[in-house]
Amino acid sequence: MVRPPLTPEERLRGEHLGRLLRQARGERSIAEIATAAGMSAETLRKIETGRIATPAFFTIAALADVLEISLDHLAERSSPAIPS
Amino acid sequence: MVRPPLTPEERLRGEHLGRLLRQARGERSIAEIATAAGMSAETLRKIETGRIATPAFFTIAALADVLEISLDHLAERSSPAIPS
DNA sequence: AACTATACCGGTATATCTATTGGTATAGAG
DNA sequence: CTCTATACCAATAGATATACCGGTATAGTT
Repeated sequence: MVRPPLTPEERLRGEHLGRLLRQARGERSIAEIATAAGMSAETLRKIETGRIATPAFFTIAALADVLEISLDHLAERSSPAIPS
Repeated sequence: MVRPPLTPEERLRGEHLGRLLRQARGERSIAEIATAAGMSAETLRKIETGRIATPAFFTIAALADVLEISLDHLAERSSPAIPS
């Protein structure tokens, strides 16, 4: 095996992470936050909707910085497969 | 443009992150930590040597958990292009 | 010397990320 | 109604992540 496809649990985890980020964004627009974090609006939208299930560490770090939330907090609350 | 190649700064940032992780591993073997974090030893070795410059968020989160270090701490100390 | 453990490296292969484009839909402003 | 802003989605494409393999090197052991 070379690189196994993402498991359903990993996809759920990604969806959960996305929900937390969207919650933190609040009323601000996707474009505003994406620009501030140095990524395209489409990429942020995909992360928030869970369509990018395992985003890069520095991508999430940049978002957490803009949104003023803790990475440790994000990781703790995303890890369990229990979505909501 | 579709996905620009990693910049030299991004590669330096990856090398720096790798150094921090290796430092945190201390005397423990790559195989031991990789197994505990649920990844292959080859992947951990590449992350530590900076050959994987933008690893996945959950990959680093699993490592930080095993190594008992803070993700926010890691991100803060990796972000500037100034390596050491 | 032979054996073991650890780590490094290059090559290969598949899955995923990230960006762009173009289209669709909705809601509010004029 | 038209225009604008925002968000959603599918398709495309290049670059990277992750895993496995075989080989190499070094140090410590027996």
